[in-house]
Amino acid sequence: MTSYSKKILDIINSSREHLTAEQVYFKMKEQEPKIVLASVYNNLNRLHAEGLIRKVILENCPDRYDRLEKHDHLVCSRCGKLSDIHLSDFTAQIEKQTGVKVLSYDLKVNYLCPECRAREDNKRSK
Amino acid sequence: MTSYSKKILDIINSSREHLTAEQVYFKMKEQEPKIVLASVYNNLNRLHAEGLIRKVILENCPDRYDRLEKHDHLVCSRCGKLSDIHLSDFTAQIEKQTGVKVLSYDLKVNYLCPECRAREDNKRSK
DNA sequence: TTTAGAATTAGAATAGTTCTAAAAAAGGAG
DNA sequence: CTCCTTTTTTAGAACTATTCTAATTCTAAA
Repeated sequence: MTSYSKKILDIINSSREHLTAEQVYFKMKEQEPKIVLASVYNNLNRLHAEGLIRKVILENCPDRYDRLEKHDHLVCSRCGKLSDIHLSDFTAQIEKQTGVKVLSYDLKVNYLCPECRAREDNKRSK
Repeated sequence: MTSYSKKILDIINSSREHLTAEQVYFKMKEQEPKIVLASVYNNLNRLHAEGLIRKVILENCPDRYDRLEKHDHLVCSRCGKLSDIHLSDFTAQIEKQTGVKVLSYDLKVNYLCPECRAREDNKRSK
């Protein structure tokens, strides 16, 4: 693994922020001022193809790159904010219910984040 | 609802094929030869915003538009083919495990479709 | 009818991402 | 080390799905 790959992987793994390629690029620039956005994409794609990072695809926004560690995502339906959740037994559940061998799954749960919920409640009570 | 909207909704609802905007466009052209792709997008977006259809976002392919009727998706990790599955109790499960009020969820299960699985098995046995 | 709002059109524009070809760097064999 | 091959990086062009813009047409209510 090249130094860029290694560093990019470290950035992804040590962040809990669901970074975009551009955000990774800016973080890389701090360590490697000469790096170019295309190299970030190259490396993110390679890492993703090797199964070392995840790619989180959302509506109307750039893709996010995420550590592999098992977790799922809550997406606020109002502001779009992403947060992590941990669910148990889902793979087993899906396999049991469908009969297929699950390689992996991608679950996004739409909800209202506490801030947006408060705003909604506030609006409603007026 | 305008006639375009109505017709596009019918196309989505009567198809089990997870159509792209372009595919919807071609189907619409059969009935409405003058329609333009932008109008298809306008209407798909409107229908989606009104919550009358779903949008299925996948990696490296145009968005698919799908009927609302409750179901989830299997995605073949090899050929990308999409199929429907029906799961029970997932919303309840997620709510129980996370404590949030689930508005909806989007689940894509990666697996090998029968054809691709056969091809893999074949390869391995050689 | 007239008018206002909505829908449609054509085509330009956008944004995120990928591609291309050349240059640089890394790795291995001798 | 030196040569050779492969991989990675770079710069910038290109791509593509989608959105935007502004002008036009349609619709339906008053």
